[in-house]
Amino acid sequence: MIVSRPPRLDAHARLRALTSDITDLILDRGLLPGDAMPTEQELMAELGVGRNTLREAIKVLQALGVVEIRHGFGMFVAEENLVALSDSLTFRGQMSLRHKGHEANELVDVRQALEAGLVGTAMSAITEHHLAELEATVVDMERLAAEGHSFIDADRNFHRILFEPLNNQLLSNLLGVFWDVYRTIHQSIDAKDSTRAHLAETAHSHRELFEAVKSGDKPLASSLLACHFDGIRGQLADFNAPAG
Amino acid sequence: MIVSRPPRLDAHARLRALTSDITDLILDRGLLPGDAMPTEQELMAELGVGRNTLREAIKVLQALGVVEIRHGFGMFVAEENLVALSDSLTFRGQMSLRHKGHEANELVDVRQALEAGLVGTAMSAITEHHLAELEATVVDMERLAAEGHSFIDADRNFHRILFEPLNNQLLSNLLGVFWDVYRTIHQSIDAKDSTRAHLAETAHSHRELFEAVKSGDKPLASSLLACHFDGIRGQLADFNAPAG
DNA sequence: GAAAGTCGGACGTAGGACGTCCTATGCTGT
DNA sequence: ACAGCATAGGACGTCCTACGTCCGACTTTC
Repeated sequence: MIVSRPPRLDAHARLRALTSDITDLILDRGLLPGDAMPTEQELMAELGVGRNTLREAIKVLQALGVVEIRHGFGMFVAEENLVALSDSLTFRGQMSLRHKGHEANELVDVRQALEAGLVGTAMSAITEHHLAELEATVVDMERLAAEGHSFIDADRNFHRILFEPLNNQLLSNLLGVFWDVYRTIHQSIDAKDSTRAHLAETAHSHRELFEAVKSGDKPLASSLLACHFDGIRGQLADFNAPAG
Repeated sequence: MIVSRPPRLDAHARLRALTSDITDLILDRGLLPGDAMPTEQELMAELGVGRNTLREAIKVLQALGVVEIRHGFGMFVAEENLVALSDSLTFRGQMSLRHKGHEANELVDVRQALEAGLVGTAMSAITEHHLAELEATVVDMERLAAEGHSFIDADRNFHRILFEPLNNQLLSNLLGVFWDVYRTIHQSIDAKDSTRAHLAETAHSHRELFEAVKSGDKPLASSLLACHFDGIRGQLADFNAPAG
């Protein structure tokens, strides 16, 4: 099936049409994540383009998380991921930090809306197993805080486990991306929050939140989460206006 | 500034390092959206890679919405956009529709959490101007519904205007992306909701929501939004199990 | 039968050549 | 002097060839 594209398109539209042809090919053939894709040679013949053009399109799809390339072996349909969003947001966040930094605040606002808005639903579906895992991360935090160590991973795990009961891959991925982007942005400003007092405070706020979740107090959990993010916003404000 | 990369990296990591070098170059030079980037030749020399490799990296950045390429003129830092997320999610959505379609439900869940969770804050910042625009879109819907026409654009505008007062670019972009992806997915299933009765019902629910927003009743607005999305979920369920 | 070596296929990188497109410059005509 | 057009140059777009690198599978060997 040689497709013939009208040559009267600007380059951007042509590349987009090519990537679209490839994704259509995946969909039409019913390929599932993990399945092998045609080789470069086959795609060149089917799509009627040169190797460079084809490779540029494929690299785009790789960046978008659509295909996975294994050097020396072949190309495959990728598992679901939000690599594209993460890379894009990370760049935008870093860029805005060098100028104003309001985009970091936007990120926190969206996280707050998602987490505070969904924690109630998540609590309705939470299991004893999740609660045990949550408490384990809290204990980790408290121990690390007492030793004066930061606990990035434990913090992330806490929020990940909290929303796992919803069984919503998109939401989990989104929150994970936001977390990573926020951490990247945060790391590039300063680690001034690594004081032992601040660590203890953060650990304690997570302990409070855990207790609220355990007791099933949805409004309290939601408001505690909101406070948590208000605190994060405060740190950002300190960075943007350290003199004031 | 010739960077020397250790050759002991797999191809994927190498491409990633290259795109990272380019974004770092943008950040280090303080380039702003709209600013011109170095030419391919200059980047080849600075980064020490061949033209093909460089172009593949740049195409990735173009797909990620980092750079904008103007054929025959040059490359520029792109304005903020979430093209990457939109393309990625659209593909995933289409793919899941051909098999189970649960990802469309996840999309609706996230939209519901964001919109229902943030409508209260948005109402606190809403202005008379926004209210007038909102009512205009509602009137549009009612007119189009009476004529038996669908009103995709009016529907989208309503939700866009509703959250404009928050002045959160990331949120607006996310909601816009979700809307586009949902519309794409929805179009590929059927247009069975274009009956005049269903159109009138949709228009009416937007009218109710508008009245709640106008009167400042935040809990009512939030619950109306939640109901709105429950209805959408119902349509998806009908598609996935039309026999039951 | 298992381990090592070999082979072929597939992706990765480089460079050149030519086409296409856009901008800017300078010319022309009024 | 200004408007419009024609041209030249630069920059990206596409294709081709060649070679490097990596991986899996097959063959050989013990």
